[in-house]
Amino acid sequence: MAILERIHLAIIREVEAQGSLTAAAKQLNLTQSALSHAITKLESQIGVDIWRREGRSLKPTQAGEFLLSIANRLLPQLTHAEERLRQFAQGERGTLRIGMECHPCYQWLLKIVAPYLDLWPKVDVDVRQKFQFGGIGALFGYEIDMLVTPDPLFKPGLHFTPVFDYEQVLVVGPDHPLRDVQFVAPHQLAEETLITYPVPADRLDIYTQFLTPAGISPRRHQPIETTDIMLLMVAHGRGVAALPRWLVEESAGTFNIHPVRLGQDGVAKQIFLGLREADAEIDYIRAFIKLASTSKDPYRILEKI
Amino acid sequence: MAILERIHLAIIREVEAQGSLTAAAKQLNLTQSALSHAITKLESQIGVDIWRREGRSLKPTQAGEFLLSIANRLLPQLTHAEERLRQFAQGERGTLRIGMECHPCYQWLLKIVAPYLDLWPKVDVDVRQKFQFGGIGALFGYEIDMLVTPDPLFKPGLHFTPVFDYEQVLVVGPDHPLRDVQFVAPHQLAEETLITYPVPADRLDIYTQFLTPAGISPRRHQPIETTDIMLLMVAHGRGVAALPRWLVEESAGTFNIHPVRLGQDGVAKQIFLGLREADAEIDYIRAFIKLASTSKDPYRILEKI
DNA sequence: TCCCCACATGAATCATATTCATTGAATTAT
DNA sequence: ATAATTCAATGAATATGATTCATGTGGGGA
Repeated sequence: MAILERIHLAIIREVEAQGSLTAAAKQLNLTQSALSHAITKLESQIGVDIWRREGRSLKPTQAGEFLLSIANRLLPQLTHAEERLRQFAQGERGTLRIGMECHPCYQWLLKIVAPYLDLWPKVDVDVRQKFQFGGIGALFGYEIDMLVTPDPLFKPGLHFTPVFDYEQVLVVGPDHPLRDVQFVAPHQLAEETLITYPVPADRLDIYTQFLTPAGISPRRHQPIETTDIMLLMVAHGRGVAALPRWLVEESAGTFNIHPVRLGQDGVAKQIFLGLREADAEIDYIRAFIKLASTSKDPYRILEKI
Repeated sequence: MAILERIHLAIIREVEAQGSLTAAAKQLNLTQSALSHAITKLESQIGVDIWRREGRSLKPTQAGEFLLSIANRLLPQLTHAEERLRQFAQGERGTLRIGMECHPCYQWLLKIVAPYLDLWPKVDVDVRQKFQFGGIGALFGYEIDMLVTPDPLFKPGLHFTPVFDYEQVLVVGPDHPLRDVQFVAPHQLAEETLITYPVPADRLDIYTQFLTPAGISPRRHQPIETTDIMLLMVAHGRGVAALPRWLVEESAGTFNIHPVRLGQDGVAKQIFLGLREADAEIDYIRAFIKLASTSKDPYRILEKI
């Protein structure tokens, strides 16, 4: 009845990675013959070829492509399950895999994780930043257990909790004309170089909440990967950036940078912690959320003017 | 290296379903002994017990619960993969599993599926309505391939296409005082019995787009499962309901019911077809969307007043 | 054209999953 | 209480089938 076994998925995956059956066999600690037999049997049982044998090269057939996608989806979940079981055996509770969809939150996260690791010595923490299908997909796909995001999604199956509020501000260098103004208006950025993380404009609050509503675009838009380089560029007058106020104030010692309010009322932001509803009762996950929530105060909340 | 096999997951799942090892073994066409050996070996390899043996009854341990959740998640995907492979073998293309998050859309869907089945004889269609983690979760979890919903979600990994627009109207019986008014105002429903599908109020447009903004609640709220009974109740003066105008007009021959516009401008609605981005290129899926989109016209679009 | 490399194949072997037979323990009936 | 019954565990025997070894075939590069 059941014909598709783990080994088949592993073979299909490894063949794709190695490009040949022989190489895949070696990688899986099998002989070439064993692998060949296994695949032959599988192909005869399902009644379809998995690869098109074009001379010596192997191209996956439609069924092969399909199996490959299954393998890539299910095998990681199986190996992760085994890891967790091994952790259970050693008295550990598990690994909390945290996904980040908010670049500057990394600093904040570190401040939560540090005490958490002490409070929960039996729980490991892992932080990931890249997801093939976005943070939500990673949650649903069991790639991560928790998601740090400015962008909650109130849907069945998921649960989001706000964990901290902050003000998004413009960051300018020491010689910048806007350095000492009370607040900046959108049109004042029309001739600026705007430095942002390399994500689409509709995921950047400076656009969605400030520039776009006013119909303004900056003169130039410069994507930068890391926060430090971004701040360095700003400090040296190469442009302006939009970042959390607390980050700017913390970095003010290292870089010569200055925060400026965006608009008269400022841009208020909230960061959420998302998780699968099924996990909501797990003690070490609840504890993390609680810890993250009670840490609201360390950072300056946007005061209402 | 790899210890967790499909058989183990199947056993864990079946033991939960049957309540005893012996019964589970019978179900899986194994002897009790074989199953016992398999589990003993697995437990020794992972180093944790899977059940707490309290006398003769079995309670899953923490690890057991964990494995059970893995089994419930992964086994259906494996069996579905095998089904698809079998379909490949028979020259079929696959099964399009459509999820519905929109009760009255069922009628509309039938009108799309009927010609689709003729156009794509090698593709089967399956329609599902219950999802443990909501429609989005079902898409991400590969329980369905397409989602019919009024509630799109523009996130990486998913793709939503609007497929038809319609007007949501109030349905009243033949003797109802509101039967012949031009349109109804929220406060006019304050003394009514409102019949809806059994879903939370925040998922019902009559609340979110009409009653709640005006701060009105109906006198009574009556949940009903099926559209036919709902219409029957309305026709016999037991209450009013909110449904698509096209549905009301189609059913007007069978039931003595009448549509009334909700508010001066009416309540406009859109239905979306959602799918995984990874599937967006599959020909028979594209074809379905195209077919669904070109069918926009059959139903009366909400005219702007 | 020759050689090498990659895959396929059949028979032999080996591993291990499954069964059979039996025991002990827990539950139910008498 | 005690017997009968049900269920799970265990060890040895067996059978299944996965893996290896030895060998063959064919394509592509020198």
